[in-house]
Amino acid sequence: MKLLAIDGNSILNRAFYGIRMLSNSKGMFTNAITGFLNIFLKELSEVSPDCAAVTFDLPAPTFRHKKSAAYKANRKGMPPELAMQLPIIKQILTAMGIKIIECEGFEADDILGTLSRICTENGSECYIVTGDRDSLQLVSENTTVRLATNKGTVIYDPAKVKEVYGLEPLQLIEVKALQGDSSDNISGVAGIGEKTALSLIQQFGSVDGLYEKLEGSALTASVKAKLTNGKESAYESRWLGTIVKDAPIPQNLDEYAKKPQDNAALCDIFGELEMFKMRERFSTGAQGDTAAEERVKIADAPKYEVKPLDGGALEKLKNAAKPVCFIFTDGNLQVFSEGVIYETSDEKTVLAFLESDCEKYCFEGKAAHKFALSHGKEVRRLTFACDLAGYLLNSLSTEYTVENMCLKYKVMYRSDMAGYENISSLDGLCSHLKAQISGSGMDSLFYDIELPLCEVLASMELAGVKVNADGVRSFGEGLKGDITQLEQEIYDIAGHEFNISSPKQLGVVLFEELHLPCKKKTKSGYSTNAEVLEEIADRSPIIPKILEYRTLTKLSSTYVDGLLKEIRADGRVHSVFKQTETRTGRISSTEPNMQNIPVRKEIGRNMRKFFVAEDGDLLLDADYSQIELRVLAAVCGDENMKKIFLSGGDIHTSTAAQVFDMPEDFVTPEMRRAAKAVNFGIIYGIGPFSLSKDIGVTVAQAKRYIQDYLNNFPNVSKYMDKVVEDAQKQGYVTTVFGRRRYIPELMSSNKNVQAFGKRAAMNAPIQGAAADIIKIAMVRVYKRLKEEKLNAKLILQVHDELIVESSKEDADKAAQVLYEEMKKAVTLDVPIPAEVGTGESWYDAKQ
DNA sequence: GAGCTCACG
DNA sequence: ACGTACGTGAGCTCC
Repeated sequence: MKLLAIDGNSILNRAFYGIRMLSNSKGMFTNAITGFLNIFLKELSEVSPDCAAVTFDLPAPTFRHKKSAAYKANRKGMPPELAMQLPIIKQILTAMGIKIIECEGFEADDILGTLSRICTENGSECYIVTGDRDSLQLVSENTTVRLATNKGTVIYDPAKVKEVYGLEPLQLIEVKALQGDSSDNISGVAGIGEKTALSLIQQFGSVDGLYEKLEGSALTASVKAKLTNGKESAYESRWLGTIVKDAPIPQNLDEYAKKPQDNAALCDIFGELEMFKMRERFSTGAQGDTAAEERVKIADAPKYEVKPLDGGALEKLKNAAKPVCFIFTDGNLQVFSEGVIYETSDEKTVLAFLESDCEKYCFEGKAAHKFALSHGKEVRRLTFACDLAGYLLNSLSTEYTVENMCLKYKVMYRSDMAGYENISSLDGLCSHLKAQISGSGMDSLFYDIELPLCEVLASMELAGVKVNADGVRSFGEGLKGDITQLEQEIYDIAGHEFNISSPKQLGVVLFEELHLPCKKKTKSGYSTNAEVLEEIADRSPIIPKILEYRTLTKLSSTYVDGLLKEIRADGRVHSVFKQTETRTGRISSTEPNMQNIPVRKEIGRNMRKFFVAEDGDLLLDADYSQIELRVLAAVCGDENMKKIFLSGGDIHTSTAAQVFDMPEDFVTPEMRRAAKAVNFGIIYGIGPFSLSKDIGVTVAQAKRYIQDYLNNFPNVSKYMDKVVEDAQKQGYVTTVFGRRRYIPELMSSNKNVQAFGKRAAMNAPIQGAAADIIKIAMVRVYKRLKEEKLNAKLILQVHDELIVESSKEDADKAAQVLYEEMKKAVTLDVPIPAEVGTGESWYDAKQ
């Protein structure tokens, strides 16, 4: 038999401090649960035990067992974020059928020790999983400790203990007797630390042996004195440090056999926690039946009929009393209406349905729009999309699938309908989400912005952007030549070849071999990022070469090679625009990401020469200037700040003039730079340290700048305070258009996490409102280009910038549409002008 | 798959 | 004493 014995508290602690804060939408923290289960599941699969037990310390110790009291006395209480996860992990383990052992008066080590003794006695193997090295004394022929460390699991059998400590496992008790352990209130011998204790035991074998031979030994007088003084304590510590093996727990291994798993309960728990990935891992296990299947009360659910979608059915749908639900994926259409599921993948029928008169709800709309648009048609009367609703209700989730949302919103999920689970669950989900959207005051955001935007994004994806592939390739050739040469030069200076792209190897070369000063460290070694390297750029000619190497390889691999892979047969890239991805309401772009094409440095900016208009056409590029600052001025209503935007002129110069209290003519470039940095910083929830780093002044000076800034724009200061306060009260912040972002970090007791929550709270209403505004502009531009029958199409959005591809004839009109619709997308207290440029490439169009 | 680095707004 | 600005996506190394 094999027993897996887990030190629950130890692993939970490691998981909690090792994984960044995670939480569900209700503020329930889940990081320790996630980390614990990751470790537990991994150990289960690697060890394949016959039985398993997880030990937990009881919160209120008694004095029945002396050691326990001493041990507890020095432990700090758990932070509430961790404490709230403890009962949940116990529920999960219980549902998994895993034995939990909690034994009053005995700590985890003692229970683990007892389990290992039980295994020894009946010839079984014992595998102990813990993060605590104390358990290593339990290692024996039949007991293995699987120590959880920062670098993964390290397996300790007797040979490994010997290798690491040069001792038998039991001798570790002797070491501890001398060394002590402050966390367990074991005093050891005063003045003897880890190194000395270890070498003494390696030399003398045991505490007894040591004291026997102490007189005649060659130890220094000082060590001898310490040992003599601490003799009593050493023996007491040895007793305290010896793990006991007689805790009153079930002595028969059969008691720890794994019981059947309660899939229904697990499914509910993970649903409540919004841990969908984890739920997946459990439901697709070897159990055969999925958890979801058990969960549904099939008896209460109506049976649905499945029919092909044909002409007759289409007629029926047109006259349906209620909106019909549909899901369209991979060319396959499923429609649900009045107890019947209709299905087809016939293109003509799909099109006929999409452009039919009946009111429709969908799971997600972009695929349907793309299908219709690609056939020159439009989807008619699509009035609800469930993924967009789920996103607006909580943008922190990762996947807005029908199944996830049904669980989250407690809507029945029809898992009995093999192949039709989603469509048969959709209609309940839609009505629930619809009500939630209205109840949350997000009707306008949903119906006027997100829903229509879906078609715009579909159209943009379909259109794509033309790429001059030959141009990109030859640009890449040039880069590769330069890279090879740089490589050689770097190797020459280093004296040998190495992988320059490996931060680890680079760190060794720079900071150990070349002895350059190391300014910063990361978790796993030396930090070698550009900021750090620039500080030491004049110390060695290798540094500028490495920086250039980084720039060029980035261009070559991400932008040249990466882009070439994405060019389709039509000579264009068709990026995917994701509408439910970001926490703030922005859209994101992938395959390729068209929102981070280089522009700041000239060498990279050249890439934009290869994004071109179709032959004979033009690209129009329109961007808002300082939209986020303008939004800030408008929403906080600061008169001083509004004045700056109303008077036109250079915003950063004006800000500098205000803050430094002088006419604009006297503002130096240095002052403008500082003002600009503060302007940006304010939007991100600034701190003096980062500002000082950004503009190269002392922290005190940076603090001064921020203070002066806030004094000059008092409403900014008030607004930021109020936003954070609201977030703390309500749990979320909103944009002026009602878009929400929940900030569970504010409930953390960890100061860093809380500080992050505050910054996120201050930033979200600004970044989010800017996202709302350009989305409105996109919908209007799309609509007008279509209505005015211009030969022009929106093809890209880069957060505050829109790109249109237009025929030369219509370019002026299209530019006018862009300019107008962006400017009047919303009416704020400050203008939001847009600047439009034109050219045959993106490089030329962006002014 | 995580961590580091770096491209953008 | 510590960590240190918001929001993204992609490629590379190394476990």
